[in-house]
Amino acid sequence: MRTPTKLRPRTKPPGERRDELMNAALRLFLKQGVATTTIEQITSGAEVAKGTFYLYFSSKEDLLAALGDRFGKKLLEGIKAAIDKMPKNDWKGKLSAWARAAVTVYLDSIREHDVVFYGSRPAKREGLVDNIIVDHLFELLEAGIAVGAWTVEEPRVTAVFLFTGLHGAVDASQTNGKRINRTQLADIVEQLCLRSVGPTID
Amino acid sequence: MRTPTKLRPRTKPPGERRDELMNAALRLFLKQGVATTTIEQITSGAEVAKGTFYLYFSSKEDLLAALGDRFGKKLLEGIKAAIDKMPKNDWKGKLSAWARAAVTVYLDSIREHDVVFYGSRPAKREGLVDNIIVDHLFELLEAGIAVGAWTVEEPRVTAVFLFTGLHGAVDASQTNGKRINRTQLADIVEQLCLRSVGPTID
Amino acid sequence: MRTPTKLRPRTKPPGERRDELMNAALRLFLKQGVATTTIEQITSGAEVAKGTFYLYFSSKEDLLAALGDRFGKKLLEGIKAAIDKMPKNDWKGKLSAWARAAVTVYLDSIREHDVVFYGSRPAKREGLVDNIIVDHLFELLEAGIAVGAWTVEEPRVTAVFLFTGLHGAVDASQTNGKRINRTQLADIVEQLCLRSVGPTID
Amino acid sequence: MRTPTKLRPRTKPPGERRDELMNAALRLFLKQGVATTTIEQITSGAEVAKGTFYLYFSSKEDLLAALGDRFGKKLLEGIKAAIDKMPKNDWKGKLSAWARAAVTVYLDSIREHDVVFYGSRPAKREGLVDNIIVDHLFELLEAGIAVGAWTVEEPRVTAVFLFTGLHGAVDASQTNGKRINRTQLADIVEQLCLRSVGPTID
DNA sequence: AATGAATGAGCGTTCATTCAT
DNA sequence: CATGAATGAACGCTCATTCAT
Repeated sequence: MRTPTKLRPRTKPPGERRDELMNAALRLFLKQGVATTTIEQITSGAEVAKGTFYLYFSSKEDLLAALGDRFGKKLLEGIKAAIDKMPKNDWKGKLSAWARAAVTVYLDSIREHDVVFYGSRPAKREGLVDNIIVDHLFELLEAGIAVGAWTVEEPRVTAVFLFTGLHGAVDASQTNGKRINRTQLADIVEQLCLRSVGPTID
Repeated sequence: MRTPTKLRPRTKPPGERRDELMNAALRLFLKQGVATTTIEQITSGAEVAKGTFYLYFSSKEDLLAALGDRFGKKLLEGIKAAIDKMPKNDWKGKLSAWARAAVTVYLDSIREHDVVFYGSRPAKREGLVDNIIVDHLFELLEAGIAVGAWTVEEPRVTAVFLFTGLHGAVDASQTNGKRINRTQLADIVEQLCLRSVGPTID
Repeated sequence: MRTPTKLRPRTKPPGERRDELMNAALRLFLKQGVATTTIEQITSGAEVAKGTFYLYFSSKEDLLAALGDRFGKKLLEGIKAAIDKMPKNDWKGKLSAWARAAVTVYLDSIREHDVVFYGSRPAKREGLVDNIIVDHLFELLEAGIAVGAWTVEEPRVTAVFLFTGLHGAVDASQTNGKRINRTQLADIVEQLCLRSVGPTID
Repeated sequence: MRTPTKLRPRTKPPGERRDELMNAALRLFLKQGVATTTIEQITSGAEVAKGTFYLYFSSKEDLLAALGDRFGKKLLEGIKAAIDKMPKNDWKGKLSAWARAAVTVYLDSIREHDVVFYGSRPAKREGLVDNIIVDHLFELLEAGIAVGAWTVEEPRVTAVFLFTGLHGAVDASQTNGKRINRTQLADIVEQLCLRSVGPTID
């Protein structure tokens, strides 16, 4: 009931096609965000027909999950490799290695992470809801530094770190087994914040 | 020729209408996520006609921004109030107060935060891409605890805290003025992680 | 997020719009069949936008049902009117009136009936599966006429009548309360066929 | 480089393949209707690849026609066999035999007939447009019975029979050579209806 | 003869946005 | 101010059909 127009070698190793679709999708997601990227743009990017997409993925959601899988595995490998280089008993070194590797690995892929994870359109983040809270903590940290209450070398980064750490901990407490109650959670977060600013002078 | 169907005082103080729309929207966003909530559902929820929405907001995005504003201000007030109760020179106390207040305040509004911030549909979060990274760090922390390398009371929460803190710091470094380079960032994050696990035994 | 192109008075009495859509749909269904008529063609025919369709009908199926309703009512009125003209006690006359009215009424709307009922594309019917059966019965009737076994003035029409009548009776027996068994059904149909050919000579 | 997945004798006598496809198709058509059955489902059902379908049929329509042919021939055989058992000169017996055989034969295959003929999805028929007309005729017949105007043993079946017979006759008059005009058609149908209710009392 | 990956036109449906009333 | 009928671009998805292997 339809008539063809193009003729061109078509069949490819299936894994390859799938990968090409994922790559094209990621490229577009990073550029325009997930929601605003259409299936048609993805297939155009991979130079296949629209219908071909559905040969490899059942929906955009499905593709996103596949992207997430691939991404997670890649990250973990990077971090593990760094830790494995440390001597078996150097625990401080291991934690340092974890931190440095994680920073490195995420610096290269934070946008990919966010797209895969939150589906966030790019050029968000600024003007965040959170900024006023972070700013406020930043001011607190700076004030403390000024009077020698603690030693924090990069109060801006620290403020962000503490805020997002806290946010993550609170978030996780809601989703997980919920064993942790408000007070316990506050205690731990409090301790982490205090430790993070180094030795304090009361 | 046409007969009116509703009879009811229609004009309302504009601020009130706006608020009703925002409340209705938030309610729906929390229940079903942002993307799947239509303007019509919002106006139905606020008991006004579809067109009325555009009298108060220029788009869904605009509404989301307003929601974010309102939310941020509410949060900040809560945190500030807690800090202001502390003696002027008790810096440790101030930081503690910040941490505890922030935890409290977010526990009550984390879903609202996420909806306004990420537009996330509810009941996501589990099965996250990040989980495998957090799990890995958790195992590292536990191993260190087992051999007495450090003192961490709640390794699960701590792992989440450190991971999300790190993630936030990396993220911010991309968006901001970018003054911070890879090494500096790694240095600070490393230090924050080490401090967070308390005194370490080398 | 979109930009308008046309401006033109838009609002109409709702019943009218609905009717216009139904008329446009019927026109197209008759011309091209139900399956091959798209919603877009229908809305074009009614000179409204595609989306408007869904303001009045929830789907093509829904429209078809509405068309069926309207059609059924119209038919029944026509037949009832004809019968009501007959004297109260003239039963033969009433049955005659029914037959003639039904023929008349259907002659004007058989295509509409079929479209609404079967969704049939036009230019079917010929080359029907049934034809060989009808042909066979026709030959039987003619043969009987030739030897004076019965009196059938229009054997072709009669063959069609008996065949479709039989077919309908069998069909209904499957759907209905199923009280009628094979033998009973065969008995009645047999009798109807015999009566239909007039007095027979054994 | 590619490895075969199935190993199984592939080539089959062409007629057999064709039949298997037809059987698989019919099975699916009866279960789900024609329109909702895809070529892929048919080929899966026949355990061949999608492309193989087009080796035996040029389209779905073509397959449907083949199905119709096969069906018609099977039916006709059944009816002919019944008639041939009657004595050569027993015309009434022949017509009786036709009626009974046709009923029998259709009872076993009405669904197949409809699928092949109308492509109808199963479990339609109820709630038909026609029902109100049939109901109306049924009431007329019952009323006549009550006053002794005629003798009809099964008014429900008779109503259906007369209605569908009439419908078929009208339908055929539109498709055929059209030699028959409105009045002639009405005359014949009228006569058939009157004959069908047996001797009437004026 | 048989395969099945690839095609792509086409469809039904949604919904943010407009504007005549 | 408020309404809600109307708009129409856009989207996800289907599936009959083709053709290189």
